[in-house]
Amino acid sequence: MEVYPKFPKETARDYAMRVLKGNIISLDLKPGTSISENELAAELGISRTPVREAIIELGKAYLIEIYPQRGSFVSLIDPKMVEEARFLRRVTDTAVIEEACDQADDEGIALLEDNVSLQEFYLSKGMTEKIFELDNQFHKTIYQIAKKDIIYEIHSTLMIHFDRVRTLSVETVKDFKVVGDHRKMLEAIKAKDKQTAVELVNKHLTRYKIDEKEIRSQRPEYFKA
Amino acid sequence: MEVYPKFPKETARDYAMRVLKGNIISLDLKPGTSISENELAAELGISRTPVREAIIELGKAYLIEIYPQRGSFVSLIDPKMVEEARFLRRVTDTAVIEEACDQADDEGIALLEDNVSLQEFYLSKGMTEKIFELDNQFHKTIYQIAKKDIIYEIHSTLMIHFDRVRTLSVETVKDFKVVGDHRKMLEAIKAKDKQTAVELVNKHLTRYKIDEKEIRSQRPEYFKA
DNA sequence: GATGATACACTTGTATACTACCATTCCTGT
DNA sequence: ACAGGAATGGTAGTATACAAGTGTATCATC
Repeated sequence: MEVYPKFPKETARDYAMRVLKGNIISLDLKPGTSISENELAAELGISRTPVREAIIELGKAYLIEIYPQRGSFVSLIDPKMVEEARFLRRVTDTAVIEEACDQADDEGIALLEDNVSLQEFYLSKGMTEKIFELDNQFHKTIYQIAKKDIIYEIHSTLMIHFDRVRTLSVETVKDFKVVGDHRKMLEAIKAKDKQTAVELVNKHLTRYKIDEKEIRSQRPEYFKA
Repeated sequence: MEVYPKFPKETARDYAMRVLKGNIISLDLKPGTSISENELAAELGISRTPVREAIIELGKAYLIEIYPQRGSFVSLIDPKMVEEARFLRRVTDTAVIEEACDQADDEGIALLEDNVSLQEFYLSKGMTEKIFELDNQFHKTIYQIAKKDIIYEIHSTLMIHFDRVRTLSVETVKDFKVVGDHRKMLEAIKAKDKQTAVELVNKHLTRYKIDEKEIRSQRPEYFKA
């Protein structure tokens, strides 16, 4: 597991949360790995209490399975969880992008424009590892434009189920398509073209479904059933 | 605040969570009330740790506002939160009921049938206070039929923002309409009539919007802005 | 050797002690 | 009378200690 440095004024709980989330998404903490509260506390140089609070929160999102008096484990990739996350994301993303078409102002569009331009830049330079974070930020900005930022936040932890599958998908070809999708979405929002925007979101999210089967055959030990 | 008895094998954390949620929904804990970790721990006969864990979880859902080193308070009813909750519920409920139309089997329909029959019974007897819980159970069952029970669970805490407004709405006339809506939804699911089902969900949820203005004028001290 | 009991090391759940910080109050000096 | 500051009480954040339970490994017994 990779231990990031702790920010000065960051609470120990937020710190533990940040490290755990990051390592679960990056798969440095592989599905099935055991997580010891004591051990993690020692590694991070904090006490059990904040570590425990972080683990509980991730347990609520089914990212860590907590068995009392036995141990806690990074959850295996559960197709049902991935499917629910994908379903939820498709449903809310489409509804939110419609709202964004109505409510987008110059400031919001400028934020999206900057983001997509950066994605295109990194893509042209072959620095595809930078795109993951920009991808998330792009969608977050759309939620903010639609004044639905709480919903984004509530869903973000659940979407880690989805993000793990994304991390495993190594096809760089896809980055090209993803960035292209984002550009088209931005243009649809500019034009307030709801119908096109919704179609783009749906197409965008189906890209990942195909990969899942490939990944599953390559890494069956990461999957639940 | 009303202190329920603790179940035998229930963990202290789950117990604290149950009591807090219940009292926030019922408004026995009024918006703006201060919550002391020490005081609550003493009232429930448990220690600060599990109480604290429950408060943190409700803080994540913006139902309790935590100001470090100052205190924690039951959040005021925030129209933005209520709106986001309503939006999320409308969007997911419509998508889920479509799935339910596809996937409903005899067993699921029987569960819904029993539930609605009970609602109609309590309504005819004027026992409208029983309908609140059945209402929630009805929608939960639809999510289960659509195999989206995790989504229901993830959203349930956020929906308390919505539930508080429901608790304040005293118009019993509405119960009549709500139960009627449920009956019609059930029939639509039986007939696999997605379009009608979606229309019903949308109409169903707009009922609450009207009340909010009335309640706000009657209880301005409960509202945020 | 196979089997069962028991001690042990480990886990999470809970309780308690301590720390840093904030807001108020009340006392002191001007 | 008023302003400033120290003392005080209370809060959430963190650390540590203890309790209750689980799985394993060891050892005695058959």
